[in-house]
Amino acid sequence: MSNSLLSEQEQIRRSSLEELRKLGINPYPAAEYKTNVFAQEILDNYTPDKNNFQDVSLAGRIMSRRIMGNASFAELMDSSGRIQIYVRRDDLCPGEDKTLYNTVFKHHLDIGDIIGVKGHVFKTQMGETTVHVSELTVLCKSIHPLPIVKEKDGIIFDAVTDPEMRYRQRYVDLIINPHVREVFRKRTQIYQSMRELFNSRGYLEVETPVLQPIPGGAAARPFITHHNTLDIPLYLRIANELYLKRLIVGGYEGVYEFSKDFRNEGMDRNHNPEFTVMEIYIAYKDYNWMMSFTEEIISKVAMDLHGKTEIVYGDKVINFKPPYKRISMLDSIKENTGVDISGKNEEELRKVCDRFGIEHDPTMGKGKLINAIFSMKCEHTLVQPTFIIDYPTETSPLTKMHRSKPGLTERFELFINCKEIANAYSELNDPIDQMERFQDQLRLSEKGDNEAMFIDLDFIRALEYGMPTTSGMGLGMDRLTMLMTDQPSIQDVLFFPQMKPISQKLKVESQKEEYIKLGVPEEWIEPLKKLGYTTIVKLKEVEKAGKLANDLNGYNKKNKLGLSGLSPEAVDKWLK
RNA sequence: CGGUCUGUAGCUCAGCUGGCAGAGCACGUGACUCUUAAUCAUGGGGUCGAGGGUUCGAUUCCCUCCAGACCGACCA
Repeated sequence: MSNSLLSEQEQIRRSSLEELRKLGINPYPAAEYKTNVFAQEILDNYTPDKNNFQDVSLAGRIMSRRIMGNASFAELMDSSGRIQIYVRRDDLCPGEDKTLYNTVFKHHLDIGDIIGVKGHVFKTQMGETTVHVSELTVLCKSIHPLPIVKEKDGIIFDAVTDPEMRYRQRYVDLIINPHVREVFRKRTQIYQSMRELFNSRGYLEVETPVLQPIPGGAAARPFITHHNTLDIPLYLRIANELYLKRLIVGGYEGVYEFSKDFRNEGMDRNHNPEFTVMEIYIAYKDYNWMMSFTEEIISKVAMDLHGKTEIVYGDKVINFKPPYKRISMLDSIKENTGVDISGKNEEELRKVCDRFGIEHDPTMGKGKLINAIFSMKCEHTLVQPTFIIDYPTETSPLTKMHRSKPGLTERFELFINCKEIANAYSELNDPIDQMERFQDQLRLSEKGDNEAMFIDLDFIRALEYGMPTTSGMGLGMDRLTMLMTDQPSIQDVLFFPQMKPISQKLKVESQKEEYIKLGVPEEWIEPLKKLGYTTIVKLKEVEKAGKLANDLNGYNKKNKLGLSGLSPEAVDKWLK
């Protein structure tokens, strides 16, 4: 294959690769490389007085090089951080043969290559902790040049911030932006912190189906797929609620799952088609208990991550120290609008919407109308953690009726930074009531609400056997991670956020011989390819030989190739 | 889906009223055995997002498309 489509730097790296092989160095060796230390360990613990770290072995990626003739400095980055290494010709090559330094290190290694080094640690005259290298092993040759990011006194130069590169080539983002690696480390730490708490209480981490015949447990549009053997449609789960409750029926005291859910809806900085929710269900509890438990979870996560409950998010300071404000949805609306909507019917609610300029349509029932008023008038005020409690029945079909407030349910949502972070209920365990709620949903669906829930008869049967009083809670892990790591977009807390696929251009090229067969003089093949005619098929598509001849002659002139001019007739012959 | 902005070398970005395509880093060659955004000398590298139009001539002006960012609408 010709290299004409590769950039100059890529071609140089590929030729370095070949040169390494010619020198008997495998650029992609199979053997384990034994290391005994990480960069950060050395930086944290090396003290010249103790004379420690005198026989170290570490491996990582070359991130910069400063060659000064027969001695060089470079920066090696491993999973823990970066450390400077010092490579001196006569230490690396004590004998007559200086190839490893003069040829391999200086000429055939590049920024981005992965190497292993052995040596001892010392401090340079400038005071920088450095590994003095006595042995160097090539572990992986990088043939794609890395973006160059430099840093001096904490100031970053030429940082790559282009989201296109950062999200589509996350591996590059992770290499050159250490703070991005840190965000994802924290993401995992949040999960660990929550697992620790749940496991210490004896709750069981479980896995439930991702492929579901009935997409239940939430109101959302699902992704649909097809199972060939059963010849039935299957849905990617929009929630795992109904399965976890079946497990409570089965006799577990508490179950939880970190669940990848899928919703076929819009994408923006708070929404990705696949996202993670932690759902937890605990028997014999109610939503009041769950509010306290949620406070405990969130404040523990903050403490484990930051050592304090107060964190900075963008230009806001958010305090996760319990207790959080608890206010009913209707009171919150009253507080923000001055209007008491309790007891109002559908028609009256529409008038309230009109009065505040809130859009509504005929498919919206009472619940959705109240929801619309709430999100337009209240959500933006909920910066500090706040429990909004007691939601209308229509939009909460899986929630127990309120023990004392008619028309409402025992449900809360936790809002932080004006966004919903968690959603929880005293779970509806009355099978007959549940069946009626599902039928109400069916009616909504017939009215045109394409988010109304499906009926799951097996779930009803499970409830008929009896589910104890239970409280359940779902917590958006992506949004929680955004908050805890101060990231503005969901794409910044997902390794591989959903992106529009890029149409891949197949880099197939025709061989020289094929061009020669058509009568193309050898010296004109390269110019042809440069002009985009990389295959015979593309060349054959040309209709005007004259234009092609012109283009080629122009290319010849522009690049001062010194080739003799082509006539349209000669070019025409190639095309036939 | 609507509005505003962006796309130029491997990377970060200049490029005026249309007239030979620019810088820094990176890369090649040479010098340099404690440098650190190493330095010095020197050289190469471009389908100016894609396609069409206007023009003697388009990176520049116009149209269409593609991709992205921000702000709205919908949703967790």
